[in-house]
Amino acid sequence: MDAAPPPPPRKLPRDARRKQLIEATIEVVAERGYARTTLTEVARKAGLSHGLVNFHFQTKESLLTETLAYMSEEYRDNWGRALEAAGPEPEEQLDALIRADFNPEICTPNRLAAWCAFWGEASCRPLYQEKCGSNDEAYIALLERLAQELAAKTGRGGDAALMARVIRVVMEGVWVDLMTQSAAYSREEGQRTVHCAVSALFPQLFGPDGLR
Amino acid sequence: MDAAPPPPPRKLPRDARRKQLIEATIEVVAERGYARTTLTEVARKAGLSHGLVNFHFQTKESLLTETLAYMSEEYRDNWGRALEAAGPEPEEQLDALIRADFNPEICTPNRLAAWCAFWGEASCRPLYQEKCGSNDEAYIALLERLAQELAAKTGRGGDAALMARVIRVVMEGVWVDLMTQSAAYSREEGQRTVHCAVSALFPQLFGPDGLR
Amino acid sequence: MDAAPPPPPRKLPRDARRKQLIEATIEVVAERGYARTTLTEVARKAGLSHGLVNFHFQTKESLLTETLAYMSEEYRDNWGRALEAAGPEPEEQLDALIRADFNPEICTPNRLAAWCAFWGEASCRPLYQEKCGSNDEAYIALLERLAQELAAKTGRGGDAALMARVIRVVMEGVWVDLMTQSAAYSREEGQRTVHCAVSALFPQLFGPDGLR
Amino acid sequence: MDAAPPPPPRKLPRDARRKQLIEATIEVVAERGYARTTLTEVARKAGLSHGLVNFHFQTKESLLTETLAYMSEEYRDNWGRALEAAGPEPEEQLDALIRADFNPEICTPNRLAAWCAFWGEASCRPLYQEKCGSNDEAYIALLERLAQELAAKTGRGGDAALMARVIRVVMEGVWVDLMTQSAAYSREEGQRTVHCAVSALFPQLFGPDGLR
DNA sequence: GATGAATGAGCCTTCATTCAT
DNA sequence: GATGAATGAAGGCTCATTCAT
Repeated sequence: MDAAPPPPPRKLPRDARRKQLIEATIEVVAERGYARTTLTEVARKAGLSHGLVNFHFQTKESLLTETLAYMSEEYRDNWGRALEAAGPEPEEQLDALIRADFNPEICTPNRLAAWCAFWGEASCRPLYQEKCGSNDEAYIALLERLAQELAAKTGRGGDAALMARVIRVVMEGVWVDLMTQSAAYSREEGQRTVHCAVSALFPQLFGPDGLR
Repeated sequence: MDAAPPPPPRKLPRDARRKQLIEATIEVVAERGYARTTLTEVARKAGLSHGLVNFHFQTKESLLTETLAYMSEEYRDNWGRALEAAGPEPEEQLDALIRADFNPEICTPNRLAAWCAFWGEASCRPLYQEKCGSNDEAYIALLERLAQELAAKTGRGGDAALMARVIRVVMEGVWVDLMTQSAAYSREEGQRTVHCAVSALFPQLFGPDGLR
Repeated sequence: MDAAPPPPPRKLPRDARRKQLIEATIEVVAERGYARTTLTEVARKAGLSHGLVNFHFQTKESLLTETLAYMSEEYRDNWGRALEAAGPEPEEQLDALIRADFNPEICTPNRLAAWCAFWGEASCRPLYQEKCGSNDEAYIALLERLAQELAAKTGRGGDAALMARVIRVVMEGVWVDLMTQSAAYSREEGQRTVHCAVSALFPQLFGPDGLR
Repeated sequence: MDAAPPPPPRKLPRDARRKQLIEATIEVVAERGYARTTLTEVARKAGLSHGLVNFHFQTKESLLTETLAYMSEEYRDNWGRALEAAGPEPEEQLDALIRADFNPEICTPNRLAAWCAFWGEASCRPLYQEKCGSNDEAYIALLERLAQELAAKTGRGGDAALMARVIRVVMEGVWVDLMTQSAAYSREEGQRTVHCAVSALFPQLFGPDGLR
């Protein structure tokens, strides 16, 4: 018996379709909000048929869950890569994290709006914990380590956990501002705002434009 | 035999019922999220009939709109009163604002969750602007004025608008942390976090426990 | 025991209220159609409170029933009076009926629209029969008698019932045309249309402007 | 054991389902009247689910609109075909129109009742104009042309527009009579009634049984 | 794999009716 | 008599999910 020629790869189109649908979901959630996101609209945005969404993701909840996980991974990959590329000093690493946070590929209006939508929706929170909790914890732990090292290095006292938290919520808050149409300031000014906070905490190492 | 306690009055003046329904709405939005908030649930929470909600608020959207406006007014009144009670110095006023933000009557889990829910829902944002925009602007303008005065007073340079923004987003971010079950830290630690940021910005005037 | 002084008449205000509500009902039905007629709207139109409608008419159906009966009586009274005032000859009586039908007090846009609304609504038809059937039958019988006499008088053959029906449906049809905004012609032209039909049936007695 | 008859196909092409639902709508409107027509009842009558109605027609109003348009087209097609099949003389054409109007397929109790229901409902009138206005105008223009030609041919004076209107309202009025259960006379007698009117207008060309 | 018709649960809204004041 | 708040049933509409083709 002749060996049949290898069938065309099945897994690739499958994953491509899933990614296509997830990207469409991000757009729809960003545009219409969580409450008004429907599978029909997602399918329309992706240019696919309604039934296909349920074929690839069995339920709506599953689609949203996987979208959230996708964004969380993407976010973690982003700061992970930035960290690897950065120098060994804590101030270099913190600077890399901040710049990564404002990476134009991640810090997109749609991405930001989608984050906020998932975040505001109470029913997503347990889900969020499950899917993204570990990523978040890793990020927080990293920030705390860096804050600790920076505090030690600059001889400055204070609670490193609090400082780490200040840095984190400033970054988050600027994100949210950027997403709100009204608070209209640029991504650059957002970054300067984070630098303002960091330079207040570690004035020897950071200035208004970042790493000294 | 004890007489049963008098049942709640069947008829209530218009404003009392409206307030009752708004409070129920805040609870439901906090518990179930925006997307899963239904009029039936609001009515059930208030112990009233479904139809009454539409009698007092003509539509669901109107109910949510008025709930948002109610919370916005409540918030503004809170910091407005705190400001009036504070001393004339800018550091006293900033300190009063921070303490007001953590007022246990306002900084309630339900209130925080409801804020986040309204905030995350894209369709609420134009509404939010309309109802709360001016209150928010007043708050931001106030913070900027205080930052300016504090910077001048401490001889510290830097952009006052950025410092004001840092203070604001730290307060907002801590609020959001407090609402998330996971990030579990206390309101006191939240307040310390804000003090950490403020003392970094104006170390002569603020310490880790607030006003020096 | 002293006889109490006669109480202020109770029945008069009662009937006045009922008439007021019925007139409001006619207006609302005419303006919004049968399907969209609500008690709230009737009350509003009458300038009275919602609850009062149900006080005077126990149910909505009762209000509509009585409105229909009121209009039917009014209509019958109108042609009845016209008939009494007319001369003894059948052509005089038919002429009087036609003119009565276009009496500006009866042939009002609101009245016409309300008639059509009641009429088109299937659920009103049994009711209509019960309340107005006898009035209608009397009218039909009268027209048939007149047609018979006119046919005899002019020596013209033909079925008097058919002729009576032609006259009736022409009057009804013109009414309906007058109510439809589109078919816009004047009440005078409507009357000429009826005269056109009658003069075709009885040319010796009627001309294009009515009785010769 | 006999095989059960094949169940109706679960899936039907779009147009077939739409027509099926429109026919069900006509029946329900005829039976229950406009005000009491519900989508649930329409679905039940068609043997389909409630949601399907909204799938094919987005709103209730759209369903009713399309039903009206369907009936209007059907009516126009009916007299249009009759006219094409008729001879060239105006009396032949008018006779064909009259007979077409009493075509048993069109002059159905359900169809008549549905016409009346749509017609009586004020809110349908703008809709009616939009959907059927041009058909109606074409019909009126045709009747006026025929009346003109017939008047010229018979040397009879008089306003052709009035005569055309008499003919039209007699046909309409007989229709309405036929729909009312009470006025119970047969379709044949209805047709004779129209002939009575036409023969009065044009006695040389029409007799009590139609075209001489 | 892919499509889109079909289903049915659940929600918002309207509104006739009741009833305390 | 009069008012208007309160109730609850019923209808239109949306949408996740299923399924025949």
